Amino acid sequence: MSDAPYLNSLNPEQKAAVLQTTGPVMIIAGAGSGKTRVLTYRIAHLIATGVDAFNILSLTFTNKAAKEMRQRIESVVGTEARNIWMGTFHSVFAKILRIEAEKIGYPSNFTIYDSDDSKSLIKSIVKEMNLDDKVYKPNYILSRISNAKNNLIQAHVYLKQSELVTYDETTGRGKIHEIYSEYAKRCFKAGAMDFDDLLLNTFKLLNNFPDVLHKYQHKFKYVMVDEYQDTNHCQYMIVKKLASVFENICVVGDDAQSIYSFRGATIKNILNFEKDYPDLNVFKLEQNYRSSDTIVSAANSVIAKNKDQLQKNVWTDNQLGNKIRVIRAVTDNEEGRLIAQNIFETKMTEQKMNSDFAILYRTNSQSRSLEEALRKLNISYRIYGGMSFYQRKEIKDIIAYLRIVLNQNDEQALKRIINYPARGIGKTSMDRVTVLAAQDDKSPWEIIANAHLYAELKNAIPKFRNFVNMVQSFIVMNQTCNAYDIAMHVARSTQLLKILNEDKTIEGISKYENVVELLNGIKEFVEDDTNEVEKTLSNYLQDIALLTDADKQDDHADNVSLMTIHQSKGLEYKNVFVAGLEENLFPSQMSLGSRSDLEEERRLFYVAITRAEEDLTLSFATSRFRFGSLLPCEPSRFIDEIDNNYLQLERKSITRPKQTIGNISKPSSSVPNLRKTIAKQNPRTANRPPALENFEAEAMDDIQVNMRVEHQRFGKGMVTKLEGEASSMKATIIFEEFGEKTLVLKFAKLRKL
DNA sequence: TACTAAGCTCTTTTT
DNA sequence: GAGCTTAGTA
Repeated sequence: MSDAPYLNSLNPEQKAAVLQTTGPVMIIAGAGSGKTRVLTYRIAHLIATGVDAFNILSLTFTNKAAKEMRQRIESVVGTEARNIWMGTFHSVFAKILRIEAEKIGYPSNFTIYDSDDSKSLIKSIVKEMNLDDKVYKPNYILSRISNAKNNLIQAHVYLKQSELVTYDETTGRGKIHEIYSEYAKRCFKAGAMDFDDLLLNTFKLLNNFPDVLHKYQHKFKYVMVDEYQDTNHCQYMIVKKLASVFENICVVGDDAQSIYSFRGATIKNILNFEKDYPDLNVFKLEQNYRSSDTIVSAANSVIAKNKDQLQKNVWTDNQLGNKIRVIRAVTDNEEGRLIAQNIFETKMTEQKMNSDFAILYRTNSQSRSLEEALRKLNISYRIYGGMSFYQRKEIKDIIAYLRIVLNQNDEQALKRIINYPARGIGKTSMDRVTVLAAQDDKSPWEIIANAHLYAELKNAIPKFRNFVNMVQSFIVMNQTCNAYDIAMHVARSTQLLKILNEDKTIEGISKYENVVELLNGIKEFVEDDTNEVEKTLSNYLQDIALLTDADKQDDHADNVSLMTIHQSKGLEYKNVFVAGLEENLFPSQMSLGSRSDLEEERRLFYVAITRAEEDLTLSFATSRFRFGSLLPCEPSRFIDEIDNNYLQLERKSITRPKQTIGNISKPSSSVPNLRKTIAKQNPRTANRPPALENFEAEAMDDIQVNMRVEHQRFGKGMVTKLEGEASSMKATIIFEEFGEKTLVLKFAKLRKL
């Protein structure tokens, strides 16, 4: 009997993994070993051999990955593939929760809070509890809460976990459990779930409602999880529950690429999988089809430094290829320039497309200098991540209105728009509303909708009434309109469009364009007839709540890709640049505390270099403009960890240079407003150096200065003595006399010119 | 209450 | 650099 044609393209290990369709299966898939292929064909094979697509659940890492996989499966087995439940944990569980919401006391159109919403809620709770927001920082609190949720610890349980509470007390944050309780209560009252709630509530649902569990256990006869090394405890428990009847569970992952512990992922899930399923079938995919031998070997030499890992041997048949290049630059801007130049030249000499190149970095903020350099050489690029479209203020404002139309109890959306555009409802009134809401155990909306019942609010009654009436008119309209009509109506009748359109500053124009783009997006959603989804506002908001930048449609333009290493997971490019290989940046200074954190950074580095197929370039700068000042940098230890045989540059040339560059500070916020500042001197700042005369930044653009700091002091004094040669920073340098022969140097960024 | 400039603080990664 | 708070003015 001959195999189905799709099986012929697989190697023996891959094929074995595809054919083992029943029972517990773990596929350890090294970098570039054709994991997606296996997963795709495995599902296709299930369907081809008679399994109903409705019975398959496939959890992937991004929605985009799910979409692509679905298309590939469709090309093998046809439209049946559309019925597979496939998506990220968050999106699949959100779908389940919408169906079952009432069981756990939520409305089915619950709002999904993004992390901005969560942080801002935490912030107001901290304030209401009169706690010090320097101690109770929203980011920190949120990560504590998130961690707890990911470990299935609900607020009332947190309180009883002495370890947690004691830990909080020793760090001086003994009230965290109270904040957690209040946060959970407020989310619930707002009909809102944060990202972690999508997981936690799914667990609760399955755990507390046997009928629901039974339903989904029997629906999902086959469960598949991709990137299993990046699942957290909660996800693990859910998957385990769902698969416990049929035990047809297949997880795919690579412990060497586990890079999400900061959001609760635990490598234990993959290391201990065998214990959960004694009759487990393990398949190892070790042949790398992606990268040159040099890159594979270099990657192996790096990852070998980690202790926590499963035994495997990634190898390749591919050619030896070029050595790994190391670029050393003086500043981040020079680094960008060298990389851009390199891309430019390689494109010429090797006939490559922009899309053959990717520049990867550790933090989103690194993209700026790279972008500028690419722009100068007219190389088109695309940035993934960073400030995403949906996080922009103008977009969030519109979305907040739309959220309120569906769910008036949505506290965060309400606070955002109640006085935007200004309708005379100020801080004082809203503070009172918050207090009343807490007293009466109501949502803020319920208070303002009944403002006449509260004497404290009498001055604001007419204003509240107007607002409530407006929202109610939207609600009525929404019952008969599609998403686009209501969104357009909201944007117009709130004057938001008009206000933005009247703002003719560069930022204003771009904001207006963004809102128009959003409205067009909604229009597209409404006009899209490739699916049967009803074109309601509710469905639209559900659609976008869990979209990420990685999910965005490829625009098929020929672009160089810029993204963080985290985002690059699963992708591959012919030429990869890893920028910013500096100690404290990569590895991040926050992960130097423990061995396991440092090992995760090393895995991250491993992920970065294994994205490359042909050429890999590592770069670092000896000084970098960060947080408004120029900071000295040392090359990353990871460069040293690569076996010297694979590096093009000799080790001695990357040894640490004597640092002569120190912090160079500019007076904060003086630069963008420089011209305005000159006009009037504020008495409070009169004892500071006078503002600078008008200057021509553009004219000085090409100045190259290297500098040496001899003495400096910051803060109010701002006395800095610098001298020397120039660096290639795109900065304007202005000399100014102040007091006794003190030289003050200021940098101005040229972005706005 | 609304607006502005000045000044301070925090800088990781993402669903 | 960005986002936020504060202080001062309108």
